[in-house]
Amino acid sequence: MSRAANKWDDLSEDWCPVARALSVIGDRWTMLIVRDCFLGKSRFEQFQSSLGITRHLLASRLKRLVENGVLEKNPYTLKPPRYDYRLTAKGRDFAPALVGLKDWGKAHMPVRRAAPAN
Amino acid sequence: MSRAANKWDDLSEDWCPVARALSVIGDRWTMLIVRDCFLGKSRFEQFQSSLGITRHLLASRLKRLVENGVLEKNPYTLKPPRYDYRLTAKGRDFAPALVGLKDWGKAHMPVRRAAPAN
DNA sequence: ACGCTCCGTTCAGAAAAAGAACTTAACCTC
DNA sequence: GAGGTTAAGTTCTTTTTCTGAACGGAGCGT
Repeated sequence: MSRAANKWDDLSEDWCPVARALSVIGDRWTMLIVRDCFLGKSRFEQFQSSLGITRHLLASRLKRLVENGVLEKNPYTLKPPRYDYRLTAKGRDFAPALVGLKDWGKAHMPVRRAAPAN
Repeated sequence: MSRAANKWDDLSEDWCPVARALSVIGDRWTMLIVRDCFLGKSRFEQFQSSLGITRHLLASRLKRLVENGVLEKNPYTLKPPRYDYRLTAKGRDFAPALVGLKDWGKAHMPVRRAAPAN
């Protein structure tokens, strides 16, 4: 209202904490990456094959999550320099939000299974 | 994994309830529309001026929320046919997830106010 | 030496979003 | 009863983002 006509990028300064949260984790794949982290995944290939996201987009999402302090990138081998991505304290604090989402999905988004085609 | 290489659209049938939830409310503006509903907004123009979203996108998001049973569209005048959008029970059940997001935003996404330029 | 795995990057083309004007339909004021 | 206003969209063109698929490089196993 003060300055309406936000675009997405201005959300990080919005008065509303929900909007600020979404400015970091509110785009298409990001929450699912974070979910995968909670499920124990930590490497590029794991996220990629689990989500089917394009490698390009995955790289940029991971970068953003690291920049925003949700994940941290650690070397797990040095010889071929390889990194894994792990939740920071900030990232782990996201658990309640994810649980809220999970509960809602469970209650209201049943898996409509395709009719068995036999 | 069973059939990796989802795109976004296959998410509604994912085994994971978080993914199924996100298939409905997981894109850029949708959660903010729902938040606005919780804040008492209900009309097209109210959402539009609050979010600065384009009218085209708002119309299609509202349509999807109605189709998915999160909002319902009711006429509030008939003479010029005008509708408002209100949360259904399913939509109201989304509150805990939104609270989770709010708490996280509040704790971890401070408003970095631009330095006063004097 | 040769292929394999992991973690990306690059590039062309497709899809989605932004921005702004236009539509419809009734009301409000003169 | 002409002209303006409000509400809820639609239509259009341009810009941005995402996809798909291939390429790179750095070590590792054999």
